[in-house]
Amino acid sequence: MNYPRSVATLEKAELFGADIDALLPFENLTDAQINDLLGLAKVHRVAPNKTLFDEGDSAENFFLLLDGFLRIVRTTQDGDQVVMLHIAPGQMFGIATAYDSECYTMTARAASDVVALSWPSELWDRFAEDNSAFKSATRRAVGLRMCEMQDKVITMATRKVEQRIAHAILRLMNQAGKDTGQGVEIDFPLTRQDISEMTGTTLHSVSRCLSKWQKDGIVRSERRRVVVCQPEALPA
Amino acid sequence: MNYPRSVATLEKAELFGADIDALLPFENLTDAQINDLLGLAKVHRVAPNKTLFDEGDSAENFFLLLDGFLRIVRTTQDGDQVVMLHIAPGQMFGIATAYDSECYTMTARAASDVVALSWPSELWDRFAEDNSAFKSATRRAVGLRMCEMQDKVITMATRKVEQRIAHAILRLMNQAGKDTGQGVEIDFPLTRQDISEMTGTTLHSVSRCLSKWQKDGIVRSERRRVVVCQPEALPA
DNA sequence: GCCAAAGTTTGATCTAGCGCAAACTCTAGC
DNA sequence: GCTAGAGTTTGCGCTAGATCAAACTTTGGC
Repeated sequence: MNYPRSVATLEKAELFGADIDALLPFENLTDAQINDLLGLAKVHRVAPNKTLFDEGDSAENFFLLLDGFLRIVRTTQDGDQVVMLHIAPGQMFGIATAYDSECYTMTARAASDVVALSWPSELWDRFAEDNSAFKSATRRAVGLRMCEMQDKVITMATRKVEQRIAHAILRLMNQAGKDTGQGVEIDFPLTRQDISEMTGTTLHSVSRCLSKWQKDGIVRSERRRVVVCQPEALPA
Repeated sequence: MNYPRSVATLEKAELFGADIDALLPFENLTDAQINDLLGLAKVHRVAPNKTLFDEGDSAENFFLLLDGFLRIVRTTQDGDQVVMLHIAPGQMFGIATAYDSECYTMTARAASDVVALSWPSELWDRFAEDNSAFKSATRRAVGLRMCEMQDKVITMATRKVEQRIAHAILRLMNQAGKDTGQGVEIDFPLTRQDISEMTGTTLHSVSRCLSKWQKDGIVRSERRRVVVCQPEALPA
């Protein structure tokens, strides 16, 4: 796994150079300010399928994803996993503070090798006061999250399985798509089971859909890999 | 329809006496402060099935529901209505500002006769700065809203129709239940169609469920009315 | 008091997609 | 190189629940 060098070594000035200034929460800050923030941050590296925090854990930190992808998941009483959303690099997560909540309401599990920063929740309000870009960025993050949820509810309420699967794949393609010459690949390992947990169906139905679409040349998929060739042909 | 007298006439001091001090956003304020806030507010009265705002409207105000119940609704491209949540007295709504959004993302439609207050969105940040109770109350409102959405997604993803309907009715019972000697009545008109739009099913399935439950003495329901007699017996 | 509109009930199909089962394929670890 | 485990594919039967259709009931307006 190749991290951007600057992140892997956490050289702060470089880290800034790499990506951070593009990240909404840290717009409009001077290099010195950025370095201050980074000085307060803790770096996390997480291997695939390991969790950063579990639902119910006391929300001691909030996070910014630098590299890799996360699945945000909830588990029902009887053990069903439901994938609520995915987090892409540059997005904040674990932002229970924004909800005035003591605990995380969902589990954050690495979908690939992950690098993230975290800050103690106490700093949330300070960041917001010192930097209005942070404030509006976090608001927007909350709003985006909410929209994503709404969208999920609508899709689940009104679409049938095939469309829900198409929908989920399109969303992943947009969030985590990497262009290969012959289509857009979803840039982390993704099983049929994973997709079924995103769409409230069974891995069998997902498999059948993907097979059909493959036959029609709409996607190509192998073990833990999905490439979308003709997004517009998906029945979304 | 009987409004609390104080609200109907908007006598501010009384309005305070009635309910307002119990409402999270206005905790810990002096009477004078409350009167200031009320002076800035606009009063809305809305008849059943009329909308306060539509999805896509520019979010010029945020609202506090004083009396009655609201349905928050989204409509899909092909005209399906999906009821996302209900608002009970004392709750804020139309809080696009909390999401840094220019527009309302959903439609607010009165489920019964409604009385609400509104303030211009520009005042949001001022309220938050002046009154930390307002700040945390709005955060909690956002969090609650988010949890409700999550819950809805999970229910839709993992439960079958009968359970989803039971779930929806229990939630309404808790939010809008009025105890009659012989069960808890949902305190606004509610059709089978409404329930089906909350649960992503058809009015037919809802009707069949209610009929069955009625036969078992779990609910009593008539035209636009639902009374829950044995909540614990619902298959939730 | 009558009629139209709105809401509800119930029956009779029909099918999407779940559950189950079995075979198959890839991958990693030893 | 072999094996175990993880992931995938496919077939078959079954049922929850959608869809279609029709009758029925309540309500409000004139």
